[in-house]
Formats: sequence, structure tokens, C-alpha cells
Amino acid sequence: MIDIHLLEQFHAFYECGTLSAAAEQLHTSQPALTRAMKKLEEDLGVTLFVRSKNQLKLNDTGIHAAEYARDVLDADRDFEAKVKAYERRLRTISIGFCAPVPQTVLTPILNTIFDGMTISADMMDDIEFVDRLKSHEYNLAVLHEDPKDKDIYVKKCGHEDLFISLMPGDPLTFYPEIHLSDLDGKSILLLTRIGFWMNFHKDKTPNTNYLLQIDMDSFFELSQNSSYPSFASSYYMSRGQEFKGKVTVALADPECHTDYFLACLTSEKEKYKTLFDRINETTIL
Amino acid sequence: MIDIHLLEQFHAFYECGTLSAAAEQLHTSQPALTRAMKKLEEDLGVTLFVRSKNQLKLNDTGIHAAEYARDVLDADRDFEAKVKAYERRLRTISIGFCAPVPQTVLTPILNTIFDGMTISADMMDDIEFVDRLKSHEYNLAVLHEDPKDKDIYVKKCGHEDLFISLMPGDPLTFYPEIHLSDLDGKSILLLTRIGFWMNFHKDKTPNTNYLLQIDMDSFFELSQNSSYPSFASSYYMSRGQEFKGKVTVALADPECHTDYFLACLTSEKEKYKTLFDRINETTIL
DNA sequence: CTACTTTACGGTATGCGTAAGCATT
DNA sequence: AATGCTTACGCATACCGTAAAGTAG
Repeated sequence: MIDIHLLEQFHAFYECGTLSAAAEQLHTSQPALTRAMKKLEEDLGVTLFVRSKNQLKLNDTGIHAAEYARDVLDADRDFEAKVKAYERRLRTISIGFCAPVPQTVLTPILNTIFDGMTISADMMDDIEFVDRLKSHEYNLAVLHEDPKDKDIYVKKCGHEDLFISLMPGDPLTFYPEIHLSDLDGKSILLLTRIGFWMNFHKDKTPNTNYLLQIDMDSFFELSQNSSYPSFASSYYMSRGQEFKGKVTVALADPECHTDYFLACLTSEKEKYKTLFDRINETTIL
Repeated sequence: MIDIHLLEQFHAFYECGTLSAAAEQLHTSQPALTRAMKKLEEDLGVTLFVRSKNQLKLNDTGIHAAEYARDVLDADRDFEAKVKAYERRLRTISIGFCAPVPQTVLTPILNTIFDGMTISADMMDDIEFVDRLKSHEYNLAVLHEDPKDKDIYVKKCGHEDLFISLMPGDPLTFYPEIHLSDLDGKSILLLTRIGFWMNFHKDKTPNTNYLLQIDMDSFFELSQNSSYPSFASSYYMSRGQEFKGKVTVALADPECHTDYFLACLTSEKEKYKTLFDRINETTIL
């Protein structure tokens, strides 16, 4: 079995052309490489070099050998990467969120339950979540609908209602509740990274100009101090984060009243038992 | 870079199940393996085993790692095999013969000219020889026809005539020469491994029962002491190896009078100059 | 009691760097 | 003179085998 360290040095020589250059690249000395190359030839029982007094060159076999050697080096690097990736995956819980509020609420809970593990969270519309659970891309997911799939275990974990904040005196504030379609055509403040919410906003209000805010602070700042309508959530409202000087009106569309469901593969239900035991219908509220 | 020797030991443990069994397989000691496995984990920065007081088991990552390790070991073995094969090929001259007499004559010449190299000789009908020269499967070939191919360099190196030995009194012995077709339907002694000769015997005498002899001695013995007709060659006849008590008749068919041509790739003509200089039209006669 | 792993210990040998030699450009 | 390969020498350390301890079945 040929020592991979020799192959590494051999390939470095192939790329550098001289032992001294290779020695510098490998942070070692020329004499060390001289000996290593001799040992490689010895181990293989094959001559790889043509030696003149002060020049070392690969012979025909040596050139081919150097190219073959790359495959072995690649295989070895691959091995290391794959083992580490596998191990990392065992130490990582990957979870998909369909909306920001579930992430806000569940992240601290996940961190306490799965102490020492990496929590990797994505946020996006949840249409693909069932597939991603089945392909093991996600270990957990928070959906806004029960997928009713026998391979997916689901537990309701909360609820969220959507409101709209408007300037006092806006005609819409005189209704006890309004529809998204009533907002069509206006300019409205909206956060990016809001998962599934994004999609039906676009469906119901195709002519609306959304003023997307990446940063939550900017969003609150603008919501408070501009005349643009902005969305508000029961979650933040119940925690006193209403926009002063604005009037908040309920949205009547059913999509604006959503339940949240925590899901995992039925086969992995036991693995996440502690988590499911911890949550209930009012965890996200 | 992970030491391949560690992977070898690791994979042995995976296959054997215990360190002691692996140690025996690898002709080493248990303590050496204990330390090696620790070092592998250390080098990778990954835990591969679950250790109880007197049992060592692979964990989930370890099982996968052992399977990945096989790829690296295979790659390393491949490397060694490929380098050796390449080197061997450089030290081997592969030559195809279309008939046994050229092989008999040329083999000692090849051995003196290419001293230290391995001579690998095949014998078969020469229809594929040009292709095999072009694909580098053969370095040299002896053909019974000039292929007239610009990529193939050819030099005539001899001639051979075919005769038939018959019992005295056989009606065919009254002709000065006969045709192969005259022999059809008889039982005739024939050597195996006669290259291209085999094919036209079968073409011209489809109803003949050939009594194939693998061994040259058996062939001479039977030719001498049985009443079966047998083939004879100008080469052996000119060296006094006629069959006593038999009458030898010339064969008139043009295929029974063949020239031999030594061939190589035109591009490698210089490489075999010494050989081509040595041979001439009467080398094989 | 047997089979297995692990730690401890002492010796070997493998491999490194420095220094020096020598050839080529 | 500068560059590059090789050999010689002394040293560090990495690895091995033996011995011994400890544990589970």
C-alpha cells in the first residue's frame, strides 16, 4: 500500500517541476523530498525519474504516475470531506419555517432541547416542505396547513392573525374588518423573508407596490413614521408592538388567519418526542 | 491528508469486527490497532467508535466512513497497479506471429536485440494485425501479406512453402504437385497453433477431418509412424526433418507458398531499426 | 476463565533538518 | 555566483511489541 504522503509530495514535484519549489510549497526541505522520491520508487519497484547531477526529471512512467496519483489524492480528500459531512449532518437539525413568527418562537426552544447541535433554519413558502422532509433535507418543518400524509407526523403548535395598520382617517379604518383585495393598488410596507405570506399577498393584490424591507428595525421605523399602510401580526401586537398613531384593522381573508403545524417524518417521531411534548396549540400565539 | 495505512487498518476492523481479529489479519498487535484507531479519529476530528470497557464498535459515522474508506484503498491499489502496468508495458515488446516458423526464427533474434525486455508473442491469423499495431496492442507483427498501409512499415523477412507427406504408393504421389482440394475428405495430421495456415486449410478442405496435435513431438511421431497424410514445411525440410518412409509432394495452391513480412508502425520505425537492419529476405527460409 | 480493549513502558527505526559536496548554467 | 540535487550526520518522535491491568460474558 503506497503511502499517500509520498504521493502528495510526488504530485507537488510534478506540478512545481523542481524539488526545491515543491519543498517550499510543502513547507519542508529539499533533502526530505529527495529521500521521499527515492522511497516512492523503492516502494513501487518502478523508476519514475531520470537523474542528472543537478536535475531531477520525471520519465514517461513518472508523468503518467503523477496523473494517476491525483486520483488517489482526490479520493483521500473526498473521504475526509464525506466523513466530516456525514458527522456534521448527524450533529445538525435542519428545519424549514413557513413564516418568521414560528422561527422566532421555536428557535430558543430548539436550542435548549438539542443542546450542542447545530440548528440550521430556512424560511420559504411551505409547498415543498413534505418533499424536503422525505428527502431528509429537513428534519423538521413548520407548515401552515396539515399535509395529511401518513409518512408525516404533525402537531398543531400555534396560530397567527394578520392585520393592517393604516393612517387615522383612512376610509378603510371605518370598517371593522377589510379584505386584502381592498388594498390592491396601494403602496404597502412589507418585510422580506416572510415565507408563505409573500405568495398570497401577491395573488390577492397584484397591482400593489410592496415596499420591501429587509431589516426588521427599518420596517418598524417606516411603519411608525410614514403614511404607508403596513402589515401587523397578532404575535407582535399581543406583545405591545403596535404602531403608535396608526389604526390597526383586522383582515377578513381566511388566509390571514393561519394555524401552524410542526412536522417531522413519522419514522423519526420518537427522535423528536421531547420537542413535540414541549409544544402545544398555544406555543406560537 | 489521512494516512492510507490508518484507513487500511480501519477497514480491516470494519470487516473483522474486533481489533484482535483485525490484528491477526494484518499481522500486527492489538495495541497497535487501538492506537491507530485513536489516531484516525484524532486526524479526522470525528468520533468513529462507541467504546465500552471490553468492546469496540463502529458508530453510525464509523460504518459510513469504513465504506468510504474502501474507495480510497481501491484508488491506492489502482494507482500501484496502473503504474506497474505502464512500466511493464514499456519493458515489453509484444509481437504477433501469423505462423509458427517466423516465431521459431525471430524469437532468438529478438532476445539478443532487446536484451532485458520481455518478449510477449501471440500467434493467430494475421487479419487483425494492422489494427492491433495501430492500437499499440502489438509493437511488431509478422504477416504473410504486405498490408500496403502508409502507417505500417513493412520489410520482407522470408518465405515458406508447404508440402504434404504421403504414404508411398498413394495415388497422389504420382503427380509432381497436387492441390489442397485433392486432399479433401481425407484425415490429415495437423499441428494446432499454426496461425493463418489453419484458416485456408479449412476453406479448401471443408470435408477433411484434421487430427489436431498440440504437441510438436507427438505430431512428428505420428507423421512418421502412421499412414495419415501430414503437412510438411520447407523450413523443416531444408533442415533435414523429413519423414522417413514417406513421400513428400509439393502443394500447388498459391497460398501454400507464402512470403513473410515484418511490420511495425511507421512512427516507431526508428525504435526497431536494429531489428529491421538485422533481417532480410532470407532470414526465414 | 476466556476474550477483548486499553494503558504503560522501553526500544527501534523512520524521517526530519542542517551542513556539506558537487555539478550545471 | 547561483541554483539544484544528493549524501552524511545527529536528533526527535512516532510507532511497535511486550507486559500488565481491567472488564464483560
